[in-house]
Amino acid sequence: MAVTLKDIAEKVGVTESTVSRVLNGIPKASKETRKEIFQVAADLGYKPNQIARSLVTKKTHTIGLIISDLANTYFARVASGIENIASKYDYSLIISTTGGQEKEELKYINLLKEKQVDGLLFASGRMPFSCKKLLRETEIPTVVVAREVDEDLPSVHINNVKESYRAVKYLINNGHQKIAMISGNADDKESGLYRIQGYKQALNDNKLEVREELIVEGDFKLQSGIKAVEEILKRDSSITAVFAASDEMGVGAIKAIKKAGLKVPNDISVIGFDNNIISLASDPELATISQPEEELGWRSMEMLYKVIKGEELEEKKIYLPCELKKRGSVRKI
Amino acid sequence: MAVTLKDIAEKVGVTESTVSRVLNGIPKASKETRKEIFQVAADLGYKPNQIARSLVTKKTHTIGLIISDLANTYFARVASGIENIASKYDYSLIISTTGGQEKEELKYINLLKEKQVDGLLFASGRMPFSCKKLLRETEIPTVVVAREVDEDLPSVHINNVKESYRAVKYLINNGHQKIAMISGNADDKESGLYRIQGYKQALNDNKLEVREELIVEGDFKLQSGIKAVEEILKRDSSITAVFAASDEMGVGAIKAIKKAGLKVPNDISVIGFDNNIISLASDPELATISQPEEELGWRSMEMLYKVIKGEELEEKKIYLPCELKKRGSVRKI
DNA sequence: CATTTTTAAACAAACGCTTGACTAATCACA
DNA sequence: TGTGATTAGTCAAGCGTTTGTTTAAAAATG
Repeated sequence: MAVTLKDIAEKVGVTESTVSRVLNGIPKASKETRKEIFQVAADLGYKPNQIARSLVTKKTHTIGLIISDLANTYFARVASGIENIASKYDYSLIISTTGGQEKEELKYINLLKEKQVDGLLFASGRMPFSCKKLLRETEIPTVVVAREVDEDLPSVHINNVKESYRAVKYLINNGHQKIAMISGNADDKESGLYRIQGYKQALNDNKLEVREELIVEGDFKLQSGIKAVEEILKRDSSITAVFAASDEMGVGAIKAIKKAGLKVPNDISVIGFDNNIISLASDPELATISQPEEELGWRSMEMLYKVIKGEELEEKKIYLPCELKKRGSVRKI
Repeated sequence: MAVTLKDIAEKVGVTESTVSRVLNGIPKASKETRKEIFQVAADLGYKPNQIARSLVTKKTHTIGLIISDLANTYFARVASGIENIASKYDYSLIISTTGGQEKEELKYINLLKEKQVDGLLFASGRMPFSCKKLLRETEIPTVVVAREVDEDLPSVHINNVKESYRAVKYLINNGHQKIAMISGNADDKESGLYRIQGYKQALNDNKLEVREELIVEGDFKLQSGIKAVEEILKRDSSITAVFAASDEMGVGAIKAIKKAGLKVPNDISVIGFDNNIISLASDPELATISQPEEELGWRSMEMLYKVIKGEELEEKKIYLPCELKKRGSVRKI
């Protein structure tokens, strides 16, 4: 049996409340009893039962993270950033993965509520109406990570339209005019739709024609990048640049271009998105937009902490800047 | 205020115990009251307080994962595998990262004990004596992941000596005799020392000389692979193959070899370890030993589940097989 | 119809801790 | 020396559940 306050109390000859207060550093005891209590607690190897404590304090010092997929480096790094700050503030992290499925998201919001988490970080899926509604009902302090959300929920993310625009602008500045895009699924607003929007805007603003047939959809994975480029080259082999909505697809693009007997960047330039380590492994190294995943994580946790503590947020929606990484896969023409 | 059993009980006009039993599916109530209880519970949006429940049942349906680093793809994938199975069994996962630091490990074992987790998965560091001792004292069901451990703790891992041997043997079978190694730090027994051992054994068994100056230590990261190869080539530029203890270092090796004006695999063959996605991004693609990270994760969770349920384990130490991935970075000479 | 069995529910204690209210003894000070 | 503060505690309730025991009523049995 685990040792409890009662055990200590009996051994020292005081009541549980006294022991509790002493152990919590409330100065309502004589030097001697304090000393003895600490002594006995140590001897017995007392470890407070946080469950019991939580029941009365109504704080669990635990926050829930609802996230798409841990095996995905992007999310893993976000999670890592979150965990670091959570631990700094003495919060534990319960991680639940959803695969971006609405059903799972709802399930975990409920579960985490039942587990009485002090706060929730939401980094999954498209946040459908059902989730927002449930979140509102459950009244758990929540911060949304890496997702824009119309609600008044606080959030921290990057501006995908703008950053995507920047990547394409960089290609244009290097003299490229026929630029294809490997997109993600547009159902995913953030990394799908918004990046397409940025691409289109950049072309428009520079009087370049947007040709829908040069936008091929992938699934963010390497293989789909290969497939996409094969398709693009079939449609128009005179393109001089490709913008991929993820580094994996960008690397796939490079591989496919080479396989087609063309050279990167001599014949076709490629730029990716994320700054995944994979971008440095390819040959040539893939130019890309570097996302601050870990910062995304820790900023959201810092934010959540403030919300939990009832502090006022100076900004409710934080946009973190990305960085353009110029690398060998892009050349001036 | 959250709605409790009491609220439902009052509204229906029965006692809390009746409501509790009904909601838990214990058939001790009339059809009508049951129906009414369910109805009222739904109307009020009742969600059981798992903290209160845990206090009495002494089960939290939560398991703790102590892991080195979530930002590291290897561990992230292990964690992902764990989470999938945990969720299948309705267990939540509290994840704590340690950076492999003994102090952090001890801190989290204690913390998780206080949080009354039902079980512990340990995938961090070298598991020093202090940890083993604490684990024994706390008496939480524990499974060790990806670490060999002398104790009688159950564990699931790969056989690093054997798999490393296999990689080197593959090079030897391809006619290579002068094989350098980029190792990890030997303090890390599993992926450091053991892989060096496998390398040496393979050489010995094939009557090849082990030359210590051809073993250069890296830190598993890409950059260190580059550095290591530069050093190796300085020491002996007539080597024909390199075995890297990680894919990142392997890719770094390929980059450095190319930079030195040599060709992979024409001049030097390279093989890595892990089958990280990065191995497919490099040119040529990196041959490697594929580790079953996700399986490592889910097997350990399956194992822990059995321990928690008090079932007998048919094997206490599980070794998972790896797979040799033959790719363009190795050629026959 | 009396007695036993079954059913439907109430009662009460317990899980381990925190915390507000109360008490008795000691101390300080005018 | 009497009054008020302070100190060092105790007492008891409560957090939201579960669960063993008891009770009252209904149903079944002989």
